[in-house]
Amino acid sequence: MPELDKAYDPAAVEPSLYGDWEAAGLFHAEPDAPGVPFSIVIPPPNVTGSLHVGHALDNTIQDVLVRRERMRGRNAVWVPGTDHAGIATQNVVEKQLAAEGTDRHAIGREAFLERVWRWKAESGGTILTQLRTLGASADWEREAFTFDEARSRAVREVFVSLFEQGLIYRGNRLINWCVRCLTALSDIEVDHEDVVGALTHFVYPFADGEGGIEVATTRPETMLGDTAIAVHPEDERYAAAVGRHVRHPFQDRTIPVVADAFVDPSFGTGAVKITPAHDPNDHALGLRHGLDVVVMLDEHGITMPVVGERFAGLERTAAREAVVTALGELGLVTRVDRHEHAVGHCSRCRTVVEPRLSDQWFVRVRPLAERAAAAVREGRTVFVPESRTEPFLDWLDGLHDWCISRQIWWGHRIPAWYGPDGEIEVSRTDVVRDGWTQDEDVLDTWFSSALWPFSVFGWPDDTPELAAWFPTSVLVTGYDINTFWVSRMLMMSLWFRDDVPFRVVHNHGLVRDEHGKKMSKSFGNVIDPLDLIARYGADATRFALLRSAAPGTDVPLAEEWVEGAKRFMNKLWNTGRFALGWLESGPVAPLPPEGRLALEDRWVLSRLAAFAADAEAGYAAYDWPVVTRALYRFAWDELADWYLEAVKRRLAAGGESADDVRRVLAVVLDTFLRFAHPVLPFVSEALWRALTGAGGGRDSLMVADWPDVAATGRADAGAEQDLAIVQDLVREVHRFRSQNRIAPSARFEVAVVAEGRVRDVLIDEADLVAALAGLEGLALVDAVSGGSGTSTIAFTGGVAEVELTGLIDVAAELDRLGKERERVLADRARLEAKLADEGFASRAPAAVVAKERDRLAEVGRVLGELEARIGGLGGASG
RNA sequence: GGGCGCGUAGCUCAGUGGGAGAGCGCUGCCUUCACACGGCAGAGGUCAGAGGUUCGAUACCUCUCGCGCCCACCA
Repeated sequence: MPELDKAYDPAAVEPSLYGDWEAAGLFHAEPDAPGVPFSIVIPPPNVTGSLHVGHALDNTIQDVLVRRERMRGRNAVWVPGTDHAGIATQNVVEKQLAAEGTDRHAIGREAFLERVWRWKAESGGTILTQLRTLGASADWEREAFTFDEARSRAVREVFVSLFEQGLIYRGNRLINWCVRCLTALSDIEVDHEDVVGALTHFVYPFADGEGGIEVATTRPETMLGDTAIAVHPEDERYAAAVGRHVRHPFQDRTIPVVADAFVDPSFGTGAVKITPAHDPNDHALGLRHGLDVVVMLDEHGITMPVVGERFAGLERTAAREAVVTALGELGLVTRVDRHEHAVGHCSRCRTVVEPRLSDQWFVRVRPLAERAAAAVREGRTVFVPESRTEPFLDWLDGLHDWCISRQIWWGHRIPAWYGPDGEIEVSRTDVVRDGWTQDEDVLDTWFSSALWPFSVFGWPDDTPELAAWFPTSVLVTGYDINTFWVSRMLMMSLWFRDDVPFRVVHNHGLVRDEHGKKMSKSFGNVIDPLDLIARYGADATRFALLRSAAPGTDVPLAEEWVEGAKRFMNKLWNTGRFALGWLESGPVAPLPPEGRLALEDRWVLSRLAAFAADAEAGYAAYDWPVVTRALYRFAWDELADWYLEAVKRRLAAGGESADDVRRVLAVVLDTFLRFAHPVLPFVSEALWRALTGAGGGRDSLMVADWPDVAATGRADAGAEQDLAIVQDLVREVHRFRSQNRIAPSARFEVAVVAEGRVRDVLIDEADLVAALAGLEGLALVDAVSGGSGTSTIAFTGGVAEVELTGLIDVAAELDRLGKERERVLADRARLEAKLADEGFASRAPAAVVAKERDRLAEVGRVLGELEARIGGLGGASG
């Protein structure tokens, strides 16, 4: 029999089990292995990253899913990998260069890339090592990287193919530009944040004659690039102005007043200054009206010479101040209002994004998005929880073209070459011709991530992996990247594989602190999962995360909760220790015949059946709180608190009854551990090996069979009802003890008055009740004596009388009985009122009415006993 | 400006058209031969508020208040 430590020590158990599984090759899958294929691809974390609680949750869920399916006999694979994370990674290395007093332009593109690759080889991907400590059963032999050779091939194939189909194009458009990262950003890489700014009103004087037009703007500096004033066509205030010109106060030019329905007459002054080069709306309006485009900010957001000597060379905010001051000096500023509005920020570096006109590459997403939306509407991919579906479809419907070029170096370089005479060639292979140069830009990181569900399986080659494991079974991810990533995978998979990338998208929430606050370094509420694993173990960390991960909600987490989960691990451990103190370690024998079993045996098997159904339902619904609650309740409340306590005396007595207990206990534990394994791989494996004598390696719980839920345990309503009688009496005796300050070690006799089933059960189970309640003995009698040295305990279905030779505090007992009487009286009043209600009696279902009548009768009987008791002790009964 | 979710014990959350629950925290007792990372018991709630449906609402409907999130090119 293996000796188990007194307390569960995760550090002593977890790493060695993980090593054993991995050495036995249990994580690895082959596409031609038996079993229905099941596959998950990891949302590839950034190579720059370290494991945070969000990853821990996301990967715990994936591990739970893949472990369960593996046990269910499916050919399950979980493909791990990392993302090259273009801008994020480039920023890391650029910071290093800055610290060395140099920059990427100084060392050049080639040397810079070498440097990033070197960094990646040395310190990238530590997150995958960290995932192992969490217990992740990923197929490490299949590790992929979004920028490795195989994935690069897929990227180029897709790019060229989309280009050939006219779905990728190059255009001069107004895009989101980060003046710090010096690159274009897609719409969703821009975060809108409310900021308090100013709405500045100023006047453009008419070029001919008196007066002018007052405009309102949040960005006065852009007036240096204004090429029109726009008003609503039906705005009478300005009807006469349309067609006239205003004079630019700082530049030697005039500006037309145009009419456009885009203008909202009710906002500001109803007249809008138009800067086609620096505002998306203005740009669109400019195209409609054929306006001049004056680019006045450079890539750094600095004003260019075109604005005139006075304002050139200023950073955006400085230019704003200078312009407002200058307008003020001319007496043109009429008002400055406080104004709260949303401003776009770079999601990578928080810099305010600048709309910028430039040559970029775009994906024409409409045709792809339509297929994605159709697939979701047809249910070919479903969201769990379902509530994420609608917002996702809405978002797809409003999708603009996707800007995919980035002006950085770390990433898939765009496979376009420019000839000396302005020719463009997009090619699957490098174009090497005199005078030709490749596009300097690289692709948005999400372009390669979009191909991940099939690129990891070797696409564009026809591989056995693709045939077996694509489409993947489930994608597990936070809802926050449905737009970035889920949508793009759907589009690309449907376009290039004519199938969805995954059958299910399981969206979990974001991990927050115990009060629902976002974790942030500045707030000091960040929880480090590696720290949790080190101190409480991987199983406890997994359990705590899953316990909070209700479908559709964010996931609150506090360290104390992980500590609580650790205590549960310890409880399980000690349940195992207890069992192993009595069991032979070896193969689990079948259950004894039902007719021979004791009440508590039948009861625990019935509870086991209910537990299995609950756990299975939770697993099937991706409802992790349901799963964890089922595990916790069964193991602690039912198995440990009641069954183990109930069978101790039988085990000690030995014989056939003890043998029955051993067999029931072995089956219960074996079954429970199987259900627990996906969530708690380490504790369950350690205990299971100890219990069954399994040798590890290929003989591990990790690859044991998932139980047949329908055949698990034995549902037995009678046993449940009968044991409830025992439990009720035991609890009441405990309560009586506690309230009367009677030591748990004090033994006394109890005489019980009861009828019918309650009486029969208590006769049969007198020893069990006595053992659990710490009684000297229990006898069934016809009536209580009501003697002065006695007290009574009311329980559901009867009354117990206790002979207490002076151990009881009469005042305390009267107090207890008085409180109980009040409770019962209130109950009776409520029931009487209800039954007296004609509406209830006539309209409620007969069964409900009968139930309430029975309850009233029972309450009346209990009240009678109580009052007799109170009178017997000399207390007032009324 | 749209859309969604939530408001149940001090905290985090389950829950159901018919007797208010769990974990943690708190209080008391217990070093009982698996576990003090434990056992037993207890205190604590107008189920946000107001209407409505119903014999009966914490639950279903409407509104109000409060909180959170997502989306959005109104200067």
